[in-house]
Amino acid sequence: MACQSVGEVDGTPYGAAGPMCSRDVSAGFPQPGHDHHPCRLRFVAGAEAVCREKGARLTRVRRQVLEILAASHRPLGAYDILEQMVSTSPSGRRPAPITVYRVLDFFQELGMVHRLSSRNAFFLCSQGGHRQTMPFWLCRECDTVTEASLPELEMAMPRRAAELGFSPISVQVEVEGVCPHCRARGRDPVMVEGCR
Amino acid sequence: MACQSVGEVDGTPYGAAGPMCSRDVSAGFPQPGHDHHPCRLRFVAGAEAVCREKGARLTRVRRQVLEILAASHRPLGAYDILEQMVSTSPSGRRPAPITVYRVLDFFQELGMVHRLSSRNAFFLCSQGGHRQTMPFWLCRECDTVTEASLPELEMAMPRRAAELGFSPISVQVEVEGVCPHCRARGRDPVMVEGCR
DNA sequence: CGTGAAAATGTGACACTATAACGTTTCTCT
DNA sequence: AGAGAAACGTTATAGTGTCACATTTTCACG
Repeated sequence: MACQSVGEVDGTPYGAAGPMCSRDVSAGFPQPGHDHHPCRLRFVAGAEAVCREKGARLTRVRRQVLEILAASHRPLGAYDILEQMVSTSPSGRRPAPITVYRVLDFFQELGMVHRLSSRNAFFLCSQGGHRQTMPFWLCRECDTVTEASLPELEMAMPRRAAELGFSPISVQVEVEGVCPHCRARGRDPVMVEGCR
Repeated sequence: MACQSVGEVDGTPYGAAGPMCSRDVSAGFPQPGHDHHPCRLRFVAGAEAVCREKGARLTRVRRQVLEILAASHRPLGAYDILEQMVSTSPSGRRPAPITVYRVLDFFQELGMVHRLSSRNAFFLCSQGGHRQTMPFWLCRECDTVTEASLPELEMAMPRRAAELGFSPISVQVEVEGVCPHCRARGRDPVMVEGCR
């Protein structure tokens, strides 16, 4: 499965799943004002592909959560998602928190959703579902989160683990800082419409 | 300040702060049945040194939390600490949660306590107070947590960040797996007395 | 079809984690 | 000693996550 870095701007992680955001992307960080529609389509199409491939059921609730996550480049808390389920749903019904967590667990097990543990927040994998070591780059200003590989880490980790006699099962790397767009804006902490 | 890897068994992170656990340590992972007393002394002495050096006040409550953390190689939740404060304290008084969190914040700002965000748990820095990138290695079986550097990561991170146009402010690396001692025990999930 | 097992979701309660706001005590410095 | 700052106490509450069990939906198989 294609799991290359988002940093590879012209890569096609999901195959030809739809128009890419190439023009709007700077090394994986979405432009604040970019047209999010293509990203969204790509996210959803990719998720559908993963489900199909793995024989997992993309139910109504799951699709709803998927759409909500796909509509954002920011990690969302479980209760944020819940609120959006209320306002999005035609019936306006409020699911119980456990429902959201169950859906998130489901997607996490498929590698389609990642949890940002420093923030108790979740975001959609932009690469089509993977579980390997892939650092998360989180902008402190606009809260955008991006995945971008760190090849040296992948090389060094097994060696260092062997040195320590440690058997790694999972690795989580969270880098917090300021993304290129916010840097360009002089690190102004003011939120920009659409930079979400 | 000395901030070398725990993996350097013969290093003296806290200067000559007390007897080391060298004989009991395997590449930084404390032996399940090891005599914890020296570790404890070293932890506390080191923390005292940091406070002295930075002019921070080591009050009664803070010392109490420090002692509790120093008595363990496992990360503790804030409420675990709270419970131990109740049972440890002569008066048996129960502080409010906020008290524990305040103390933890205090120590974290000095780099003396780290937070394991994947577990909402805290542990004492074994190196004398630092704030830089230092992976946490967490054993899934015995819950022991250890810090051990990953030099390649420190080298590669700035370069990769520059590539991405990202300005990193903090990096958190959490490696979960099985420590050498638990591996030797055949990954037996049974807790061993003293391996805490 | 239909039916039975498994998967998914609903429901209500509750445990765990963390912080806000404000009052009181303790410490430090002059 | 007294003023100001830091630390801590007190009460309340916000935010995050799970348990246990009931009900509904889905799917494979006869």
